[in-house]
Amino acid sequence: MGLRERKKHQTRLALMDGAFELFLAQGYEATTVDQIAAAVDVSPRTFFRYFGSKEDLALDFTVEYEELITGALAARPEDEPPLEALFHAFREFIHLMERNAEEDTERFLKHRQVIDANPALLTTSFARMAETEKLLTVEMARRQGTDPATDPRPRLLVALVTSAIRVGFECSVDGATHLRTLVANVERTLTLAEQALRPGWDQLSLGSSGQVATKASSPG
Amino acid sequence: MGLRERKKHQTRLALMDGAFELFLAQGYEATTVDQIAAAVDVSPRTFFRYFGSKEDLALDFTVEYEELITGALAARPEDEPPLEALFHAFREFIHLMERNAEEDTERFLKHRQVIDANPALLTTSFARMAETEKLLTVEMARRQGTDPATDPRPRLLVALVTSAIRVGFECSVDGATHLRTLVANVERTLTLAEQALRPGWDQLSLGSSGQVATKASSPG
DNA sequence: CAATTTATGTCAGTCCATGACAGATGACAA
DNA sequence: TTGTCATCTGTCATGGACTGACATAAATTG
Repeated sequence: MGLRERKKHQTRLALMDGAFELFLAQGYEATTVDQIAAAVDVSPRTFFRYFGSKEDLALDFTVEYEELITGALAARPEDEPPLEALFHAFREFIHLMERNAEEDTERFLKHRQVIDANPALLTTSFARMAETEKLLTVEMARRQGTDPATDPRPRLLVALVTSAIRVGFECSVDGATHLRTLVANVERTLTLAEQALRPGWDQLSLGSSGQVATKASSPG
Repeated sequence: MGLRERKKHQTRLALMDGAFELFLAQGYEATTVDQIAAAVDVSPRTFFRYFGSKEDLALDFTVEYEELITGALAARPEDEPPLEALFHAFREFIHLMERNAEEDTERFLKHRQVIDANPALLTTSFARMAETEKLLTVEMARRQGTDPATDPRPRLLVALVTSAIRVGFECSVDGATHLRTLVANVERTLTLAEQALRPGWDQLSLGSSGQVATKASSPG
């Protein structure tokens, strides 16, 4: 890796660290991009060359998460029942996240504190999950042997399990700043969701097809 | 109702109509607040006295939806099983929405077209649903006789059903601009979710309590 | 009509974000 | 080492979303 790339990487990290330092001290909203740039001795314009927006910086970790979760699902054995594969994948994701966080506890804690102080960020991060859910839906549809464009069931399955994760994270705001608590809460809601779902529903053995009306198929 | 209030109401409607007209013609992003204000012959400053933001205007209907859905749940009979009440409430909500839309088809269609052209708005509207979900959770917890602060099950139940609705709406973007199709799609996913959930899970008869670790209860 | 309340317009200013251009700096070959 | 090239960076200018402060105009009330 050349000097240039090293410097870039360095600047990127400095921006994140500087930003979270300020977020922590004065809050997310109250911190301006100019302040962050100044703290790292970089022009405000450069900030936007590294991050598309202030929010992008704050939620940077989500793109890493997307890779972790889609990768985890893709790695599940082919012969595993789809729903089981999905739950396993999410569990593995949590533990991958846990290991990452342990390697870098300091950043993890700062991150959590900022989100704790501004839960809207968490909400937004899950809204951004939409893209990830699409990827997961495609893979689930493949495993279920159905077409995600006309059959909403894989999409629904992904949405149901994802919302369980979401609840787990939300439960961990306001007080539960610690990694273990977070992981425990997410695992908890995941298990509850597993119990709440009817086993074998992912097998698509139900009589009715999942066809959904669209403009093309039902102009009514 | 005095003249003053009538004028205010009138201005509000004019702003919405003017805005959606422009959104439809040039897109949501491409339309500036100044343009909207100019179209209604009002100062841009006044726009922000009626709507907190451009997004607030575009998603104004969501607050009405919140009232519809929470009201529908509150109106369900006390002796109905909680989960059943929740599903019924959502079905009623859909049909209330349907009736409202039929009364004012023109606005409804414009609205749909704008959201169709800008799915980010739809995503945001669901992100805003978070507040509604909280209200629903409180009511569900009451019906289940449990404490929403420590027991994640009511929260999870609400999240699961809500995500089914979300999928229904999402299926209706890109093509399904018609009211009937939308309603049919949402009903469809709602029914699928009903089938996917294990009956009686809402009765809380499971052995394990739903206790979630918090900083207080598990300083881990 | 007079006094009070409230909505609106104007103005100035902050913040987020982006395009254009020029200068600095690392990469790389001769 | 040196010169070329690609790329990163700072500076400047701009636009759009939003807000606070203050004056004005309009409606309400008596």
